[in-house]
Amino acid sequence: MIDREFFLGFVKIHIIYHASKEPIFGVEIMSELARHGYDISPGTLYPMLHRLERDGYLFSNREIVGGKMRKYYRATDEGLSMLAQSKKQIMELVKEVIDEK
Amino acid sequence: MIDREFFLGFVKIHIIYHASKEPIFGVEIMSELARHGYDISPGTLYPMLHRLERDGYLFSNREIVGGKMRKYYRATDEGLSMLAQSKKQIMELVKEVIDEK
DNA sequence: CTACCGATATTGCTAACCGATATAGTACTT
DNA sequence: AAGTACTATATCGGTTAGCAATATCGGTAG
Repeated sequence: MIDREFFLGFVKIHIIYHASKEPIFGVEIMSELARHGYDISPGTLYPMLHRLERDGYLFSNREIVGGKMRKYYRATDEGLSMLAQSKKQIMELVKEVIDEK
Repeated sequence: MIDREFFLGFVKIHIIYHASKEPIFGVEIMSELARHGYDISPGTLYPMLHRLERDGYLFSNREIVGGKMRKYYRATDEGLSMLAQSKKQIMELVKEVIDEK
């Protein structure tokens, strides 16, 4: 349906954005992404979260909620500056592709 | 400088957009992309163009210009509908990440 | 103590990425 | 007509990402 190779970058930006607003965890972000039309499988999402953490954009802590373990992720400073740069690039894309000067 | 894994999708959208406006060729699109802050090497760009053609988003023809061979790419109908979908997804991203409701 | 459930993690294969390097095609020079 | 220069495209090869399917974990309730 949606060709993922175009949009996986969007997904990463969504993730960091949400993680900048509040702690997020895997299953939650999967359904959040689904609301935006992105069907991401666990085999894609979890390794992606691990990489984003490994590369310094996110950090995590484990918590027990309703008797179930969750791994909450939040954006680091590097994640926030990544997000700021993303906004610039998105606006570039909008100016070019959508505004139709 | 720019973390490519976030932006390679943007690059592909730029490419299809330009190829929908006029015929484009590799070296030209490389400098166009550089103007948007994307430094893409030939080893990334050419295989990418080949895939976009293989997958039906672009088609090409060879021409001799100023004594040099160029391979001009243009967007197919499928490329155009990809572009339309990209615009929707971009606007989603803008609403979410930038508009700060 | 075990069955269950929400949630995260891993496996194994395929495909993409990308710097470096090679190749192709034309024109100009001599 | 062979050599050189220039522009442009193409490939190589090692590394990493993507992904569906499967496995595992941690806690609670019965």
